[in-house]
Amino acid sequence: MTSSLKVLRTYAKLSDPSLTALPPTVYFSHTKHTLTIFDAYPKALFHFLVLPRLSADESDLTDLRTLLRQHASGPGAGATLRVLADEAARLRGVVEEEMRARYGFAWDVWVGFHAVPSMEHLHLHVISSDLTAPALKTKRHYNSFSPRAGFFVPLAEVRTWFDDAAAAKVPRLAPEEYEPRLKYALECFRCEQPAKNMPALKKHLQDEFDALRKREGKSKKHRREAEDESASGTAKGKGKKVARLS
DNA sequence: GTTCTAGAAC
DNA sequence: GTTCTAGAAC
Repeated sequence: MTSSLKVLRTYAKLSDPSLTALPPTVYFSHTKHTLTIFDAYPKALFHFLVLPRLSADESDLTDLRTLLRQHASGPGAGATLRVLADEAARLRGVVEEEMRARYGFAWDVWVGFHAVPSMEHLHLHVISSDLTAPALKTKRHYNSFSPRAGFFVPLAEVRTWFDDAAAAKVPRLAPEEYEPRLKYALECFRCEQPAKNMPALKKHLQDEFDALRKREGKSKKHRREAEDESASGTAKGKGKKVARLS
């Protein structure tokens, strides 16, 4: 049996990653160099993983540290990071479109890596900033995505490490430095309010998102109606389903 | 990564 | 008595 911790690598090695090879609960899309899947345990309303595909002649790509090592010895890693960034940017646009179609407004979408991932094979998280999904259950889950904890490394930051003459800035990504961040005290990433436990934090996050939705949904709806008055006849896109309902 | 569950916290 | 966390097992 394939270990669940290594399943991403088996996906990355598929010569034809599509609905013929992967179930619809896993597969979202692919390009020549990337594969995008639904996170099996989404921690937000929208949560995808973008993987670099591995061709037979390519070397291993376990995680971000592997990529940084490759970067130190040649140009290949920069190309990998670029195709991931391109695909993530495209996916973010698709997600935002779906947010508007379903919720009437678009909220932040975070794109980045876990400093110390649990699953083997490099994977870029593309996750909406609500953090309100049922699979977000533990302090570790929360801190691994909270922008305040510093365990989640934004793609934009990684790309600065790949700039010329940035070698001195590249971190070691040592587990002993990052894993303690997963144990940080619970506090809301928006307002810093402390939470006494996970159920309390989850309730707060849901309240925060509901309030945002009420504010943004209303103002965007009014703006859209105003636009419709001046430019009528715009087709209403139905929007491809991009996240499973649970 | 998740599941299970013992014992801490309430 | 019930809720919640966190470490072992997978």
